[in-house]
Amino acid sequence: MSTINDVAARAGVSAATVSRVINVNSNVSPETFKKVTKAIDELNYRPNILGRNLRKTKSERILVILPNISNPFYSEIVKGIEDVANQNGYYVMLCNTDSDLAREEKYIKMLKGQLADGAILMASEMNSDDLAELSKDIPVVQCCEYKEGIPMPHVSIDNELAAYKAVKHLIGLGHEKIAFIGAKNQFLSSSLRKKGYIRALGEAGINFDPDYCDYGDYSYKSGFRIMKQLLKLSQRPTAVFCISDIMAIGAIRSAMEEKLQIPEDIAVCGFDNIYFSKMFKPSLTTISQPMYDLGCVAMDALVNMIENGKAETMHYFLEHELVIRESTVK
Amino acid sequence: MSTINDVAARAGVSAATVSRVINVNSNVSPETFKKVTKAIDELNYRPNILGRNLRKTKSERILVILPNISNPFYSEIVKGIEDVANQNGYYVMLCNTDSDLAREEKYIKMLKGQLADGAILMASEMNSDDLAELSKDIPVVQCCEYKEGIPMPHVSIDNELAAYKAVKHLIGLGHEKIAFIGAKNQFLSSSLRKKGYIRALGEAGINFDPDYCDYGDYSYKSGFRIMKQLLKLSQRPTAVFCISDIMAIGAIRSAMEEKLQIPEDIAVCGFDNIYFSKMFKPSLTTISQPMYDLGCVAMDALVNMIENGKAETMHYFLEHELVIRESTVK
DNA sequence: TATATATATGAAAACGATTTCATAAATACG
DNA sequence: CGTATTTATGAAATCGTTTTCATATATATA
Repeated sequence: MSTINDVAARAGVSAATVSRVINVNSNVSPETFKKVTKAIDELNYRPNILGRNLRKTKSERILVILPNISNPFYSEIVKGIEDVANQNGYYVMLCNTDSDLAREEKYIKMLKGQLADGAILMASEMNSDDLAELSKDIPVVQCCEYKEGIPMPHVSIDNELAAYKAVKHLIGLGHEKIAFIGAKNQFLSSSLRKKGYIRALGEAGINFDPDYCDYGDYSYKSGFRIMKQLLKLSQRPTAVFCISDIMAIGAIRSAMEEKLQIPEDIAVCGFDNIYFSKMFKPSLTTISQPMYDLGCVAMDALVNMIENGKAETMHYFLEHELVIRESTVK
Repeated sequence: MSTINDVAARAGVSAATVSRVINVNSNVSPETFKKVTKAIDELNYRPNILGRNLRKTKSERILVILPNISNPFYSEIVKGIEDVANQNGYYVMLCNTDSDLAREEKYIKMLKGQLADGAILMASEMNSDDLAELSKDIPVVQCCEYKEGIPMPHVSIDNELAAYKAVKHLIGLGHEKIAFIGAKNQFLSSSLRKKGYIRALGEAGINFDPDYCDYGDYSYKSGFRIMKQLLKLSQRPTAVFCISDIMAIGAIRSAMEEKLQIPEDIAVCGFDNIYFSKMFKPSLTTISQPMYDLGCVAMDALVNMIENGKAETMHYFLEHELVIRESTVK
């Protein structure tokens, strides 16, 4: 591959002038411009990004850290990130952690050595102190999951309100025995969604029953398993609110296996509105998260931090929506 | 951020020695080693990747070009790519093209400027000539979709055989009126799968009926729409083979809307075995592609090309499997 | 003991661009 | 017409590493 100096030599100018032509900068005479572009074409020259990056001490990349790219929820967000990154001249690097802190930290370390100009964290395994520390060195935005009380912006929805709305919808349908399939982990969304569930129950004068509360790991299998247990209760619930679509689908298949009709015998509501939710039979009532937009806004915020050195605001809350489908209403 | 020179100064050694310590190279005395690591810790120094990359003229990255990361088929492959890339010290950059050639070519151009050390192409929109040209400059591997007759390795399954097996399965169940929902595009897999369909029919002495053949775009909607039309035929098919799971699911929902029972009234077979296929009700009979492994093998091949300058072989065919589920067998 | 080799280190070059600074030529201004 | 400004260009510095080459010291070998 030819370098800027090869081009300069062939065009009979200096490397500086070639650089000016490449970067459509300033004050290049038309003849020189022509000579240089001709040389560039003849040599099929492409500016070397490694050289450029070093000189500018800018990587022109951003890093996306997430648990699992094959989770449709995250991959849709990544699409939003990628589009906005592109519009702003950034490339996207991917770090799939499999929720392994060590793997995440390996990347974080490299980040400090300018692996990327900034990062978007989804469901990070790091603790608040480390995140706060990181935010001093590198522009970072939290997307969906986030830690509170640290100087790091986040983009998410109002999880408590969303869960509240979902459960209120079930109550509005006449349900009183409403179970909850959540998750026990460090993520704020898990506790907020439970909080919303409890608030809706409380408001309707329904007692919170711990027997109706169980915890999975967002997987199909865990939804399946927990539903089986709920169905064994002497007072079987008539509705279930799950904090993820995948668990909801697992729960539905579980109930179907027991020859129960959805929603007649038991109504199920999910959370996320992944692509598959509307295809599923019965199609899934769920909280729609604006995944693509979450990605876009997170990336927008990150560009802002990178280029202006500071965040415009710490809290971005995007709108969610209750999407009512066959799994709760015939 | 401190540089290698800061560390050198603090440790009272030269930058070269610090570099030796960082790279666990050779011949550093224990005392020096200690001094340097101490200075590194005190300054919280991380080697700058931009400097390192330039000096080595190696980006230590690979680029993955694909139509759509939120397609569960591709995202699972990316996971395989990422894991193997990591094991070999490469970072993964993502290019989501939305099947837009211009977007793809923008990245390809940068590739020539060392944006990455190599690339994996999935369902590229480029023509054979351009791909052949590209393969002269950059190590590139085609994954799943590929062009034949160019000096660029590919990793895929035997699409013709897979389709043949799927259709043979339907024939084995007694079906004779078997429709085909394919795709009309430049991709080899589309024509190969159709070829397999025709071969299975021919072998069973079933006439190929063009009325039973229609083409979608891999989407849920297209599967849905085409099934509607197939059901309007005076001689309605009793089985349908779809070249993607998503279209198969669309087709099933379409038939369900017409009050047909799956598989009693009409059996449906998909292709890919995406994550959702087993969750769907009825669970989907399909050809299982080893998506994760396809990614792993593609990345393995790419590492080989990058580091040894040549491909070991041009053709990698991985095993597929017919997975029989509820959508064809009660 | 004299020489050959191994070990440990530093100075300087190199990777390939961009950018600063200097300067010459061209143009504008009074 | 003389000076000030703008335009166009090149030389050299710079970004932060790694690596080559040179060299001094320590160790091994004969």
